[in-house]
Amino acid sequence: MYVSYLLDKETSMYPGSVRCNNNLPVQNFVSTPSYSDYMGYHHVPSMDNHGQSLGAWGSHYGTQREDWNTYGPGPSSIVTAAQINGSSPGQISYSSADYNSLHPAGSGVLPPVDTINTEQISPNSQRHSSYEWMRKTQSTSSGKTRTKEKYRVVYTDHQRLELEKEFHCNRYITIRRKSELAANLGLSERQVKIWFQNRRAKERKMIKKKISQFDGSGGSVQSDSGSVSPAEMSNSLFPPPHAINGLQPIEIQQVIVSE
DNA sequence: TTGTGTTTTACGACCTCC
DNA sequence: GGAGGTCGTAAAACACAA
Repeated sequence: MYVSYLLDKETSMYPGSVRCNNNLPVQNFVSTPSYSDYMGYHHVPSMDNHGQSLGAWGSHYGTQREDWNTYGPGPSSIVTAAQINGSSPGQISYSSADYNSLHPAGSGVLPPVDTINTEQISPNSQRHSSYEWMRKTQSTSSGKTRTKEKYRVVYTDHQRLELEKEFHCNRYITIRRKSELAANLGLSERQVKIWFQNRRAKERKMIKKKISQFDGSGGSVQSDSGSVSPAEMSNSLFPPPHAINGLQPIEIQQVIVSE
């Protein structure tokens, strides 16, 4: 698990389902040529904003939230081509433990953004192969989803971090946010959608696991956030989709909070 | 180095809602 | 009918023990 350090401490990091009131700081992320390379995979030309700074990313969600610091360097990081190529010095490798030590829950302590570029938030070796897949996928620009050579791509740490942050805010992404996120991360909207689907599935799986542990042990599963049972956690995290029909995620979260 | 288990992308099938 | 949800699954990418 790579980005899931965000979720390893999930219950403490994600207390309940309180929606962030725009926790997405102004995005100055500048996409790299590498992104456009692998955009050949599922590329949506109209969303190709590479080289552009979408300064108002997420602005419609309101003001920034300070505690984003807890979740990492944030989107203010600018990824340069050199960084993508792994040539920047002083790489910091983030394992779950590393991350936790850097970001004790609630500490709000954040390493200077300058010291951690978005590509560096990454546990080791995968980063190397990330660059490999970026190269490889250059040749698979047919738009086919399952090529013989490359069945799937590996998202960069920055992409995953941003997706995780958004997921933290909303388990369900709005069309608008999906579009923004896709443009900012150099992904297609379909990829963002599927990522969220998979992410929810992952969360359900984790919750199931906790519940089974809960049942098996006969005791309470001590979540990081306290004494919330897995069932409660599950309910709060995943309201039945059709029971909340018509509500945008922000509304869903408000409903949950108000309960 | 290799075998094995886990995680991550991506898809298809099927469902519900508008 | 289209969009987006879950569920199940394939296969690449990865971690790690032997």
